[in-house]
Amino acid sequence: MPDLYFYNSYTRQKEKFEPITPGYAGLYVCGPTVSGESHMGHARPYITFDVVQRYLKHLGYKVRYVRNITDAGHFEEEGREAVDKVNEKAKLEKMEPMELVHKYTMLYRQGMKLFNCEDPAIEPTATGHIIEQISMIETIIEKGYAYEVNGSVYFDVNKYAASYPYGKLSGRVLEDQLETTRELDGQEEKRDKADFALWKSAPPQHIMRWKSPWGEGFPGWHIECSAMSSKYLGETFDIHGGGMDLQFPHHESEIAQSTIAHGHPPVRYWMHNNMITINGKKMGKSYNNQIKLSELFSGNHPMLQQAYHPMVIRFYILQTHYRSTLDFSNEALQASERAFRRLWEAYELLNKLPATAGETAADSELDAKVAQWCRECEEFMCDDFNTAKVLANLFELAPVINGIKGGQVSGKALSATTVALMKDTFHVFLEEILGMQAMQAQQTDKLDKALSLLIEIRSDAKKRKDFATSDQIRNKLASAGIMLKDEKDGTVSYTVE
RNA sequence: GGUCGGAUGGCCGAGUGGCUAGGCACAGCUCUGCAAAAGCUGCUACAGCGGUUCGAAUCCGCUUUCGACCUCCA
Repeated sequence: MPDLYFYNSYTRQKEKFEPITPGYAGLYVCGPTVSGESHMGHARPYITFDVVQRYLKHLGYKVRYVRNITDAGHFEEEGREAVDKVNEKAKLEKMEPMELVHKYTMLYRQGMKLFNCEDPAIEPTATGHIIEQISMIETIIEKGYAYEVNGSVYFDVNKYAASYPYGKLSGRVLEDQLETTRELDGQEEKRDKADFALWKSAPPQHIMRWKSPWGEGFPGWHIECSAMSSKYLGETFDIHGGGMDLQFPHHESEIAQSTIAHGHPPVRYWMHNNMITINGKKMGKSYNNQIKLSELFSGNHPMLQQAYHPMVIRFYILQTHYRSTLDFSNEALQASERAFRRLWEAYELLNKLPATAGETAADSELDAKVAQWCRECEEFMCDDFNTAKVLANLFELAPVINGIKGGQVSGKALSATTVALMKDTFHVFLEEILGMQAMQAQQTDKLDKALSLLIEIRSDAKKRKDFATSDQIRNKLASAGIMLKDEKDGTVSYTVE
C-alpha cells in the first residue's frame, strides 16, 4: 500500500495518513441541512469526499463513511410557514416540518445518486440522535464547561480556552472575536459572547421540540456532529471533512465539545474543500446566487445556456484541486462537457482495442511514456488527492488510444503489457476512483438494429454516389441527436446524445 | 476592523527554485465525396515593483486587487 499524504487543516500541512486502527479508516463528513434544495455548492464536498472514500477503499482500507443529515432546527419553506400545531384546521394546508425535511432529503439523495456518489455506510439524522446529544450535553455540564440559563445550555468558551487551544483549527484569536461578534438571538443569556448554544429552549410557537432535563427545546447546531461521529466512529476517529465555511464556528465548536466530553480531541485529520464561486462570489444561501441541482440538470436558469449532465458537473469539479476555489461559468461547463466526452470516448475505444500488441514494444519511447503516465496516477492521488493531475495524465493517453484506432500510431507501438496497464489505469482511476460513468444509457438492441439498417442503406447510397440520400440520413439523424461517424476503415459508428 | 487565502496564456485550471501540466477555444496541415471525429503542428503565461539566488510563476518585502471566515451556510 503506497503512503497517502494529504493536507490536514488543523496543522496546516500535508501529513502522512496513519489510521488509528491499521487497515481501517473512519470518515465523517458534514452533510446538508435539508431545509431547501441542494445547489451546486453542495455538490463539491460530496463529490470530493466520495472520491476520498473511494480512494481509501482502493488503497485497501476498510472504510466506514458517515455523512449526516441535519434535519433539526427552525425550518420553514419559502412562502410557507411550518405548521402551527395549535391551528389544527390549517394542518394539511401547511407544511409539516417532517414533510419539508423528507422532501429535501429525497431530492438530495437523488442528486447524489445522479452524481454517482456512493452511499455512506451510515447516514444519521440529527432528529434521530436527540438522546445522544442530550447525554453529551449532560456530560459537558458535569465537567463544568457548560451552564444552563432559562432552559438553554451554553458552552463556556472562555473556560475552555484557558486550558485548550480554542481557535487553532480556524486560526483565530479569542480576544479578537470578542470585539467583533455581533448581536445574536439569546445573546443576553450568555456569560460571554463567544459562548455557543448546546441546547436551545423552544419558544411556544417553535414546532421542533424535544423534552430534556432543561425543559422543552432543541439541540444546538454543533452538538449533533459530535454526538453522531463519536457514536459511529469512536471518540477519536481518523478523518473529518466538510466545506471550508464550516471551519468556524462549526468545527471549532465540535472540537471544544468533544474534547471536554471525552477528554481528548475527536479528530486526527481535518479536511476542508474550498468553495464554488459564481462571478467571484461564493455560491450560497446568504448571497442568493445558488444554481440548484435541478436547474443545472434541466438548463432552466438564466446563467445557463443548456442542460448539463451530472457527470459533466462531477468532471468539472474533479478537474480542479479540492482546496482551490472553483469559479462557475456556463463556458467552463461547456468546456468540461466537450473534454469529458472526448476522454470517455477514448476510454470506450481503449476497451474495444484488439489485443494485437506484441510482447515487445515497437516504439519503446512511447511505450515508456505511456507506462509512466499510468503509474503516476497513483502518486498524484497519494499527494493530497490531486484529481486534476490524474485527469491530465488520462488526457495524455487519449491521443495514443485515438492514434492506434486512427492508424497514426502503430498497433504494435506498445507492448501488450502496457496496453493492459493502460486499460487497467483507465478503469481503476476514471471509473472506480474518480467515479465517472457514461453519460448515455446503454444502447438497446432494437435501436442498434434500426440504426444498422439505416447505416446500411446509407452505405449503399454512398456507393452509388447518391450523396443526397446519404447526407439526408446523416442530417436527419443528427437533428434527432444521433451522430454518425464515417470511420477511416469504412465502418460507421454512432453516438446518441 | 480582525484573521486567512488567492492573483497563471482568449477562457478554465495544475504546479513551491532550473526539466516551464492538462482541458476548452483559435489557426494551419493530414485524412475525407462532404461533414463530423481523430491525428500532427502552432499559440509559451505566471498582477506590479524591489530583493535573495548562478537561476524564481515558485522564496522574502512592499504595492495594487479579489475573495473567504468572523453570522445560518458545503
